[in-house]
Amino acid sequence: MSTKPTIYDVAREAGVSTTTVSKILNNTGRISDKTKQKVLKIMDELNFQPNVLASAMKGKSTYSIAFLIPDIDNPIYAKYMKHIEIHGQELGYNIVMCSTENDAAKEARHIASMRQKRVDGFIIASKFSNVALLEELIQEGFPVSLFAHERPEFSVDSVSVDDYVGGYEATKHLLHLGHRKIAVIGEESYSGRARIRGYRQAILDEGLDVGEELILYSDSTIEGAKYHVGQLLKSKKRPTAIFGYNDLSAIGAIIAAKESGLKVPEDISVIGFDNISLCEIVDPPLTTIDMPVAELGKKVMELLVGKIEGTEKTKQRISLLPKLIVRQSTMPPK
Amino acid sequence: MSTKPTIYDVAREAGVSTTTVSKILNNTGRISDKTKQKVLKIMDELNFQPNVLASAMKGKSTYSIAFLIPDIDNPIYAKYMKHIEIHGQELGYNIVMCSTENDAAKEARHIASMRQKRVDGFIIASKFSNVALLEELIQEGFPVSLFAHERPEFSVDSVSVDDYVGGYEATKHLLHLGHRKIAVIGEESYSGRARIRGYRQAILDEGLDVGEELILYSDSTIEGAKYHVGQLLKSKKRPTAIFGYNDLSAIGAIIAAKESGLKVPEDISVIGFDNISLCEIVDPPLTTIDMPVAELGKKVMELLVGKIEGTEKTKQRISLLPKLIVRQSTMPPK
DNA sequence: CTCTCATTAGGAATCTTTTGATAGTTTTAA
DNA sequence: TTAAAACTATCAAAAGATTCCTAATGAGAG
Repeated sequence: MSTKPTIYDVAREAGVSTTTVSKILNNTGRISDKTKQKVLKIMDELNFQPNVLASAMKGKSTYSIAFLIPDIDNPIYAKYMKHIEIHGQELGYNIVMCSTENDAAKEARHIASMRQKRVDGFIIASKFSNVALLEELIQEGFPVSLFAHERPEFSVDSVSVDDYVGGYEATKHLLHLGHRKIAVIGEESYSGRARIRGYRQAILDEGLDVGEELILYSDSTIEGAKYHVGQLLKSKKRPTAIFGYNDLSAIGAIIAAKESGLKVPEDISVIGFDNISLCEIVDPPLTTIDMPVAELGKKVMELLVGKIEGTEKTKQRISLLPKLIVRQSTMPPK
Repeated sequence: MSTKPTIYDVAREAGVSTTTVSKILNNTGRISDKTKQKVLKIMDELNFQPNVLASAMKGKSTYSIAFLIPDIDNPIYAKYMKHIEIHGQELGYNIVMCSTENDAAKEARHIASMRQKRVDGFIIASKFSNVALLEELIQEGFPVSLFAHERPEFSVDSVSVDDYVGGYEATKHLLHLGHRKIAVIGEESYSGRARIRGYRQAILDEGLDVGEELILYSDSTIEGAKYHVGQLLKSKKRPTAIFGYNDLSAIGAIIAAKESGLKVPEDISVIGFDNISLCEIVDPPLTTIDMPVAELGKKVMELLVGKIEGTEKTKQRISLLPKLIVRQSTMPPK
């Protein structure tokens, strides 16, 4: 027969009831070893696969998790996606990709449609504008975990890199090389602000003053950074080093420097954040702060699946420490 | 009440049967306008959302499509993903990401698990090693479309760029600049071979001979191309131009050339294929063949959804023509 | 030899929606 | 005025699993 076998077929072939088959499937109740082996054998013979839809309707898992991401075009988001998917797979969960394009309406549509499809939980990467929606989700006890950002004002799980420490380490690296005028490109987001706080603190800890005019705000694109750094380099207050709050902005800074006739790192040092694979390709290879995406992905899946399966009860804010990767875009100032 | 309202709640509130509500939901059967308005109003009041699982159990759509992709780390695959997702969203379908890592066992696991979850169809990008599985899927009438590759031996939908023409155009560009010794880096895959066929034909059409020693095979990575091109450049038969079958291998070629002390494009021209965003960032910016990913994504979703919804009956092989994008990595030979 | 208790298996309801068959009502035609 | 046709709306079964509750079986106790 061409149609998929059901629990009924298994029951009939094995000469037992569907109840028994179901119990064996779920490892619940008391079933004698003899019956169990018999049924298991039939299942194998028929190549029986339980219908996830039917079992989900009775309140069981769909083994699907929604992953909301602002824009997969940014290589760091693709990297998130990759590791989330790999670890989801390991734990038996599929990942439904939801690209929000930084659009609150799309966020809402995705959340609604994913709830309709009864996903088991949500992972929300990097940003989320629709706070009320997030609150509602948490309120209703939905398994949710933020990824690569935090919301200190909510009691919500999150897994991210310690952005403050990352910003601190990046700046310290430049300071230790001897730089004194260090510009930073930041973004108006939780992690952007945290990285800048780290930057400030590193400078203060060195007994220096923070030059507010050296703090630039941009979006997370190469173009944005290129523009803002280009403007800065035209002015008198030229820094000897630039800290891009992500690799893309650091690369934008390199391009802007080159266009201004400056050599990197001889005339100006540049450091990034994320450690995307691009870092090794650009000229010069970019010194950066490594975001341990594989570990973050593992942690977030473990945490969320723990919540889904009920083995993990307490809310957690997990923060992994980033690591400095020195390449050739930084050197002592001349 | 905290639980989601069901069709029963709507029926009770509206004083009709669930059958009526269902028919209104699906726009089937004959329902008087009065009842319809009344029920619609109640649905709105209760904020009723039908349970997709239950409706899927009765044989309706799950509005989910599985997208199988070898490795999202390659920027071109992330780009595929992005556009597939966007167009899926427009048509009301969610995309489940399945990363196969070029592993036949993972392919099989994904297919099995996605079938269990009753996805409406499959989009398989770039490669698929498990031919028997693909055949089975097609055999059973499952909506399947290949993306960015073809399987001429099967009757299966596919949407891809015309790789042959792309290879031809890339090579023609180099020939018209005056290059006579053009190396190519290919891959053992349908599109890899097609691009090389285009390369051969362009050379033959120019009345020249193809130098078999200039045809290199590599995987689709920067490192692979770097290694093979490095070897080639050490030998006597140094080409004046290289055609990388994708941008990553072209970039590998640029790196290898630089390491061999050659300047790009002065000493050696390089052209790629795909037009990933990296092309604008590398030094020099890479001349390449643009793969119209947005259009491809649109086409494949339209085609597959047509199959799912039954409005599209005939199998199709859609091929879009690629376009040459000239940047600074190519120039006439010295 | 009978009663109780543990153990194993099954009956039937349930989850939410869809659908083929059917009943009741109204309209049209004769 | 009545039979046939056309609408509307409902009943009940079905999709494939899960689960509460009950029944049957056998072992051990008195």
